[in-house]
Amino acid sequence: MEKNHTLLDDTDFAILSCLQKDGRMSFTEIADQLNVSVGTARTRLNRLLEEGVISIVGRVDPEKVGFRAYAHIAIYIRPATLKEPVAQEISSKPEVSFLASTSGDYDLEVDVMCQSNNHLVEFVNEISTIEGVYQTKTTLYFKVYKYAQPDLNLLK
Amino acid sequence: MEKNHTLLDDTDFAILSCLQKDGRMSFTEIADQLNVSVGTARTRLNRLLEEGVISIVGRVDPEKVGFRAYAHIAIYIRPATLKEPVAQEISSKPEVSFLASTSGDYDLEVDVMCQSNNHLVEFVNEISTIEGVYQTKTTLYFKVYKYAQPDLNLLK
DNA sequence: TTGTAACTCTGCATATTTTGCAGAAAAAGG
DNA sequence: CCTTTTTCTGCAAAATATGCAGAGTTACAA
Repeated sequence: MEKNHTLLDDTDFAILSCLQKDGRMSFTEIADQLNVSVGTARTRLNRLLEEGVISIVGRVDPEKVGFRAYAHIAIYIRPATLKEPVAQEISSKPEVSFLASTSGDYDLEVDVMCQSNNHLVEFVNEISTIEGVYQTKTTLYFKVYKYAQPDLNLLK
Repeated sequence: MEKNHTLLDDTDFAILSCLQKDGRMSFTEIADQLNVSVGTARTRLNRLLEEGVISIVGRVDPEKVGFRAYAHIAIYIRPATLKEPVAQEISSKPEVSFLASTSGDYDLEVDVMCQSNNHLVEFVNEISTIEGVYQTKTTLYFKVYKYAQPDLNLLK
């Protein structure tokens, strides 16, 4: 029998919500807030983690940790058939924090964190040598106003 | 005497690195991996959290949780003096997961998560009515290849 | 060099949390 | 109505976190 892997109930959402606020919140505290037993909180959370609905990660502040060049690179691919291999190649680079294909003018959009402008220039050069990369356009992020989790209340 | 809030040593980096892999790793396990006492691991990590060098958050998978429209909106502001108030206004919206000003053609770049294309259209309309928002350009993220933390080894 | 003040680290006892498990309750399916 | 499966609960044992006091370290000035 197939198990349902997609439907989340109110308890699940409440757990996710707790963890968005504090990823280290204990099972005990989650259980208290939701008025369920510790075992329930644990089972639910472990399932959510296992299914990849949520992942709990330490997110460093790029500035404070020493990344002085946070930038966005838009990439044109020609011929278009090379998109997948190029995406794989770029995905493997440690500087890359985000990579997606879009509906826009460019084929791939990348966010990168580099130590310095020099490092960023080197990285863009590196990208440019990948077969299929036809053109790139780099934009620096000057000031980050918000970096948050989506509000789950929007889904109710 | 001012306290140093910026310099991180190897132990700090090692702790950050552990937490990038698993945000719920216990003090005990971190201490074991670094060959320091539990107290040290705890003191260090608490300081890093307090100073905002790292924050531990549950990151939900937008798809799995019900956000079917993940998009990017580039925004032109006229007159330019309205940039700050517009940024504040946009920042307060729950759909917004990322907001930054850039060196590029547009003044602000926003990432948003919406339940549906309808919801996204409504959101863009909402943004367009803000005073100072002159033009917007929306791009859908089709496929996300990578969503990761920056590799701290780059800083060594 | 020596002394002092400010941190940081360690280890231990206590409090809290997690884990594993077995049985109760609830839901699903004949 | 009775199985079967799943989920929940509570308990005891194991693991972990916390508070604290004392031992090192470091920085700095006399």
